[in-house]
Amino acid sequence: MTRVPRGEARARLIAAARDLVRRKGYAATSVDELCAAAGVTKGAFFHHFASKEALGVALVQDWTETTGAMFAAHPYNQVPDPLDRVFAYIDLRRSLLDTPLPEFSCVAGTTVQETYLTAPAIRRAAAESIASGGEHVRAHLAQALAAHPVAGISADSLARQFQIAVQGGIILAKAAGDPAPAREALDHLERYLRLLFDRPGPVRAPAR
Amino acid sequence: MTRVPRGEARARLIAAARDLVRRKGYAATSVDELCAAAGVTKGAFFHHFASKEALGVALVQDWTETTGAMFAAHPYNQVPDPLDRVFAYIDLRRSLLDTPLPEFSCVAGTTVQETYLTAPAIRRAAAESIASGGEHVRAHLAQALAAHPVAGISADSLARQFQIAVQGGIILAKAAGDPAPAREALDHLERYLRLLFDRPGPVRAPAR
DNA sequence: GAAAACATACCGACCAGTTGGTATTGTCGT
DNA sequence: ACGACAATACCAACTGGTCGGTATGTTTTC
Repeated sequence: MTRVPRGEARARLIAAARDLVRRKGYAATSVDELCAAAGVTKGAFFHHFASKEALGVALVQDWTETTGAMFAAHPYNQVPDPLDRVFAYIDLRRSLLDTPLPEFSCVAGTTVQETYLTAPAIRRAAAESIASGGEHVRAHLAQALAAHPVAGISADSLARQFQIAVQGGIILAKAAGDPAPAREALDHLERYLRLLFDRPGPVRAPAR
Repeated sequence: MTRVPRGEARARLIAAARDLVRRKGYAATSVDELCAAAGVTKGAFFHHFASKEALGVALVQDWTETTGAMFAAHPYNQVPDPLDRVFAYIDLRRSLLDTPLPEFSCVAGTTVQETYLTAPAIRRAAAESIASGGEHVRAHLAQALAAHPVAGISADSLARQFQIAVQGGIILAKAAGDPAPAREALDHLERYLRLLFDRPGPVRAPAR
């Protein structure tokens, strides 16, 4: 058994948790299992985290930061027109679906389903994660709406619809064992936006 | 301790499971807990179900039947125009959101997130449940599309988008601790359909 | 040498599942 | 109509193992 270099235990535990929680869920992932996957002992676990729930919170917060940094640094942000930027973001989300299913599974979405009543701290972290994820596209949407207002539509509300499509898509993809429904959800979302903003685009048939 | 009448143990266990799984998830709900909630002993549990996983499958199948019968029997099916029927269905789904959060939580959506890799039998049952839920509205959508075809849109694909909106809405509602995002998702879905079918309706602002 | 970062050994509670048994119900020959 | 018998429905106690968590080391870093 190779030893984990000193100072890496915490990061490795969170990485192991990200992987295991996406596959089996939060409750079904045990602390022992986490330690084994991270190559770390239980003493290290409870040195860094006061409880399993504390790890859950840290995991979701790390998820928020990691995905946030990833979206913020992505070249799609350079697209000049705000609405085109939104479409580029949808393309980016589509491309994420090319990875295996457990890898595009959302940590926040998965954990909040199990813990929204039993672990309020995790619920709060997940709520912030989902809100933060919507914030990226919300900024582009706000600019697009400023240039082309749509009656009764706010950037906030539309940004939430992005999260709805992504989260709902993941659930249907898991049920089907196939990313196709998730991709389809993004296709419909794009079509909805093109109708709202009166901006016809390249033909992309949502139906398979 | 009042005894459960003979012959009711199975039904009571499924009812207890529906309640507990919606609140805490599948993995976090123990067999002991289930038996206590149903007022039944462990012997009864394993008399009716070969394993905890077998109960999970039965729970999801029961969910499919119960919700299916509920939607099939509902008066919204009497609305003459197929597209109006679709909008009436959306209204029905909106009204379901008036119950407390754990009660409008979807059993199939919750369990599939936790078990799609660890319990294939439950995953299959959940996939069927979601497909069956879409089937109701798919029939109306097919008729609406027959009368008013939309290029690149199939009834199947659109029916799946209903499930996406519902499932995604539940996740955001759980994160927020508030049904508002789920309602909003249905508002956007309705607006999308009205744009697709060129059928403007009563103004309903999705933004809060 | 003190504090942080681990490791080891262990605890009581709880886990899914099994056991051997009993009460109730249906069935069938007479 | 009735007793023999079997199947079903259920129960209470228990099993080996796992759970989250703790107490107490040992090693490394500053």
